[in-house]
Amino acid sequence: MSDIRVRFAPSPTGYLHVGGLRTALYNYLFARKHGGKFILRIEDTDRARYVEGAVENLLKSLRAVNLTWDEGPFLEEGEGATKSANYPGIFERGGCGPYVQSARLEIYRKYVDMLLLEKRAYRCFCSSERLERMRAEQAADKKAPMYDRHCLSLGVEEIEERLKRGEKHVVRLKVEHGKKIEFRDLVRGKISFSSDTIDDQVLLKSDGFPTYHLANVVDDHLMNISHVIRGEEWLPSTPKHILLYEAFGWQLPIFAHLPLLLNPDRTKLSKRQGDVAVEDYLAKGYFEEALINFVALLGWNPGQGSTQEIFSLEELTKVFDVSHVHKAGAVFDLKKLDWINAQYLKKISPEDLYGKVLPYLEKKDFFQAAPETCRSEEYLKKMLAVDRERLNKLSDAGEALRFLFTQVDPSEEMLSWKGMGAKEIMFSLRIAEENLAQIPEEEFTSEKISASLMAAAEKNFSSGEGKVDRGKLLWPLRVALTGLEKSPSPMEVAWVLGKEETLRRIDQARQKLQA
RNA sequence: GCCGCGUUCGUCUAGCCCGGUCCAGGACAUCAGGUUCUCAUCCUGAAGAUCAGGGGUUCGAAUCCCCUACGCGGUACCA
Repeated sequence: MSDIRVRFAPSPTGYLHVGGLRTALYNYLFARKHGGKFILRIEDTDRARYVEGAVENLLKSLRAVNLTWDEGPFLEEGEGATKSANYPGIFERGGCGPYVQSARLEIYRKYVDMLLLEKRAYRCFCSSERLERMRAEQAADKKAPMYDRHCLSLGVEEIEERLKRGEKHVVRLKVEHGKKIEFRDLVRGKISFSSDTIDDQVLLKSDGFPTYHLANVVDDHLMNISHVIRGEEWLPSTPKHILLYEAFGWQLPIFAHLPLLLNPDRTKLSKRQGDVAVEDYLAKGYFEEALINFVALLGWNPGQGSTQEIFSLEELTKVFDVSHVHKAGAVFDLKKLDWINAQYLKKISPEDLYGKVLPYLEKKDFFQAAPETCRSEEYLKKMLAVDRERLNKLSDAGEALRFLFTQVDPSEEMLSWKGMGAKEIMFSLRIAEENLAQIPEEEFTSEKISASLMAAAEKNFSSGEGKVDRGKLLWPLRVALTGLEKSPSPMEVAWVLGKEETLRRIDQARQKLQA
């Protein structure tokens, strides 16, 4: 194998799909692992499906997840860049451009002419109505829909005549029947098709644009692509592509068809059943590393008994091997993504976490309405120290800890631990208050608070035989501070709130009980 | 319909190429117990797959061969 060159070739129909992300990732890993090049190409040959801004969006998403490419369209100018022909604000770099198919129309035309000249392809003037009728008849006869080669027998004069009149037409590949097409797929092994089942594929559409099949083969050849790593939905088209390579007399690339990403009902992953856009996941506060990590494990595993679940991009690059890619589709299970994301959440530094979480917090009502002191960096970092192990994703930040930003007003019933009456609760809160009040403000840490409360519990709530009912002290205190039945420990909460606010909340609860 | 690909715990998977060490291992999820009250985290444990079904080959099959079923993908002047 000479130079390894792979490519990710999305269509600009909106956003980067998570399935596309995985295809891009595997291509990227393959290239990096083998010291090859990763090329990005935009397949915008379907003008009807083009979405404004989609190219830019695609590049942004790829960049957001740190999959860097060596050649193709880029968002910034950089060295040796040229302006992309059809997309303002997009630049291209690399020796095999343009990397946008809509800018390569003359190239495809040239190669189609070659095929026409060698009679490996022919012009077809059939109307879509006729084709439809033909297919309906074939369906009625329970035959596979196939072009009947009506235009293959057209005479040279007639073709000239109709061309002169400017009649709309397409160019079709003349598929030689009776052949067996075999190839080795890196994921699936030996695969074979009979050429009898392959239709005379349209190569050039009547609007002058190439179809995927033509553009793909021509570009992969011209861009010296060594390995075509793409989704399984392309498997049935591969023999058509091979026929094209043969018609041109070009060397075949090596193919690897990746299994599909699935909905929980095992159909092809679709928008209907949840988010499929990479940008949506990032917007929800999943780390790009976590998304990559998750998606890498869908359909691939390092094997060899490895039980590692968390991989950085660098680690993936080291251990990735296409031969370990699975053959069957994989269900996209959000639960596991949540778990992986939580692992990353645990590892991130408090500084970074604060920086990442702030934009999400600032959008929340309870945060906006909170007093100035509750929005200080110091306060929020304390809050996050407590919150981080409760989070699955960044957008969850603060949700379970709203009481840190708002006032609380717990009822007597809530304050009661195991049937404690108002008097007992009052007593418990007074003990807590007295003990906490003795801790100097600058020593008001979880550890100090904890030590103080433990000692107080032992002194006041021992119930014979050295047993201590800590709940009698901790439960009322915690509820007084949080207003919740489920929350972090009172020690942590008190630390975040600070001495002053902690004592205030205890006092407030006591006053309410008194009334 | 036709063509192709696939099928190991609910989910992601290891093992399969090079049959025995697999009465099938790990992770997520679930459930139970433990840790300074509740929650979360963490730790421990449990449950969970007759390896889609059937037939072969073999002393022996998740692993090799054949058939069937089911699922998915493709069957466009979409990619």
